[in-house]
Amino acid sequence: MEETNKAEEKSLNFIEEIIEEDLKSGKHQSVLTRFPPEPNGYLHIGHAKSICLNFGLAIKYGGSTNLRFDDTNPVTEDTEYVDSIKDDVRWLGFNWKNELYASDYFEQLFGFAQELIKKGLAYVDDSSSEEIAKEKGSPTQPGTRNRFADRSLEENLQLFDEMRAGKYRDGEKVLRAKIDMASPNMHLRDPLLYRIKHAHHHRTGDKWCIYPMYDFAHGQSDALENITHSICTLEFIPHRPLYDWCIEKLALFPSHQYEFARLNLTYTVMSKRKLLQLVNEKYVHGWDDPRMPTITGMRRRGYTSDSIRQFCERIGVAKRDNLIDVSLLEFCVREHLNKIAQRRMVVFDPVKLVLTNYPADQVEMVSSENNPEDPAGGHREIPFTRELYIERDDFMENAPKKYFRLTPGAKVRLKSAYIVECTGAIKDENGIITEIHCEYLPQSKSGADTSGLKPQGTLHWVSCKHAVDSEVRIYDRLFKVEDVGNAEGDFKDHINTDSLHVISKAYAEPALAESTADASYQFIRKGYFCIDKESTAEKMVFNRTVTLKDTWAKDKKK
RNA sequence: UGGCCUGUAGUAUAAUGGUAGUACAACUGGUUUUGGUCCAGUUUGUCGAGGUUCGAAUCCUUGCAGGCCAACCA
Repeated sequence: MEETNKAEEKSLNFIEEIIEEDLKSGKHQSVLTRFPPEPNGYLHIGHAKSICLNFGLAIKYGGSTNLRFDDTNPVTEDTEYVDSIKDDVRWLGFNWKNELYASDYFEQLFGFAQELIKKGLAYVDDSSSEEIAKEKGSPTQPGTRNRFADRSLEENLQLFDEMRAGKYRDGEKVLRAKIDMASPNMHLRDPLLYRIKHAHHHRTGDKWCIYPMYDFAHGQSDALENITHSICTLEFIPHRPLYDWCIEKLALFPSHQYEFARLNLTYTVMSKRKLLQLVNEKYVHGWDDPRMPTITGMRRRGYTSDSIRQFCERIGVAKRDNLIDVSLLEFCVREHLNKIAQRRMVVFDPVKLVLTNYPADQVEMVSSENNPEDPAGGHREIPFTRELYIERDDFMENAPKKYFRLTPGAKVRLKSAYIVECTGAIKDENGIITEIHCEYLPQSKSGADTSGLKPQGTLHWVSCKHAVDSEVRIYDRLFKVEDVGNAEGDFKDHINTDSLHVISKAYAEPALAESTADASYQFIRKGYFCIDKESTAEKMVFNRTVTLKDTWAKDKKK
């Protein structure tokens, strides 16, 4: 009865407050947002925050969201990125209303520029970029306007036409807005509107050799689409006066820009430039390397879109710089995977366990639940035999006080099978343990246990005869320092060179042979895993998504 | 040394002049056939200084700290 109240208790972020006011005041009847990536790289978890914000707002207020590619710089952009971006947004679970491109508006943008020229608000400048930079002044020093600013409207119009017609080389001329060379806001000191680039564009081909700058494309694109709330990151705050200036001078739909703080995550980088460097310089094996904070990398690593959306929900939206602890992300993925992951047993670092009182040729099928969190998840059968593999570190000859795994004289439960008691271990000439000997307690079988014993430890195991060889890839953080962005020196100095461990021969229980590409697994006591795209029928390959929370490991460190 | 933005537990984020709350992290304990999950609990906070007010995280003054801005990038 009270459920509606409960749902409404969650407080609004500052953008939701603005939207609710706008809706209430009648400024807008509905909400139209946009997600405006530049197709020059792959999307990362920081973009996911923006995607969840833009699409989430539209969903919450019954509006919609356009996907608009900000493709005004043909030199760095490519359809490869367009495709990956669309794929990532869809995978995250969002549907856009229209798929649009800033390049769709090139003709209109050109017209807008002519309009400004006619109003005496723009001029063609022949200066070099060095001269322009010099005349711009500095934040504390006003700039000076050069002699080209006084050209006649006719001359400006003609030169601008000639720029478009290809009469000039790259860099020979630019179109500039005429605003205020003394403004304390550097972006208002006659900003560049158009530059010449004789470059092939991934959509418009060779039709254009002049391209609008971000500031002359973004706001107008928003306005042409009737975007009500144009949401971007903090570094665009100083651009807002220019955004508003263009809309005002051209008398367009009054889209408004709002800025929020971008996501920063511990132990990783979030800049496309740096990520591109990691890829190009082979620190990782591509954009979808599971160590990358890219959407595609996280997806390959086994993160679910649910968990990423949940993460974006929990980090909140505000205007202060932030550095989110990656453990929150890990918490979100564990939370989801715990509910959906099928439990399996896999031994990574095997040592043989022999049950000396168990018949040599006997194969007994034991039943184990697929997911204790999901009663409907069913059970599977696992072969149990005299010779098993267990983890080497689940046995210690001289165990400390609180160690409750195997040690001579101790009893442990073999998961879903029997309680066993350790009777000794065999070593080779180097003192390495080659075999652990135990006796099993026949009356202690799982589900039919009449032993009355309650050993503290439970171990995972795999029958030697039935073990399936597989490869397991263990990932660690990509960087050694929490705040990579603010760490001293080059960011590459802080790369963790030990972020990938390949276990080429792990032993998996037979049920894993039927793994499917999109399934999530929990290898009991090991962590959450998924099938890698390089996995084959002959050699299965698993990625570790995230470890289980391990309070024992933490205790040991102390 | 110009302009703009931001300061609430370790990290984020609420409280919109009226009991500083929530999540993650950390730490205790309980349950457990995963040292997982689950449950119960503990620790930790309003950048500083003045002022307004019965009452300030919130308003005012001032100081301090951090971030952003001078690409023919977005």
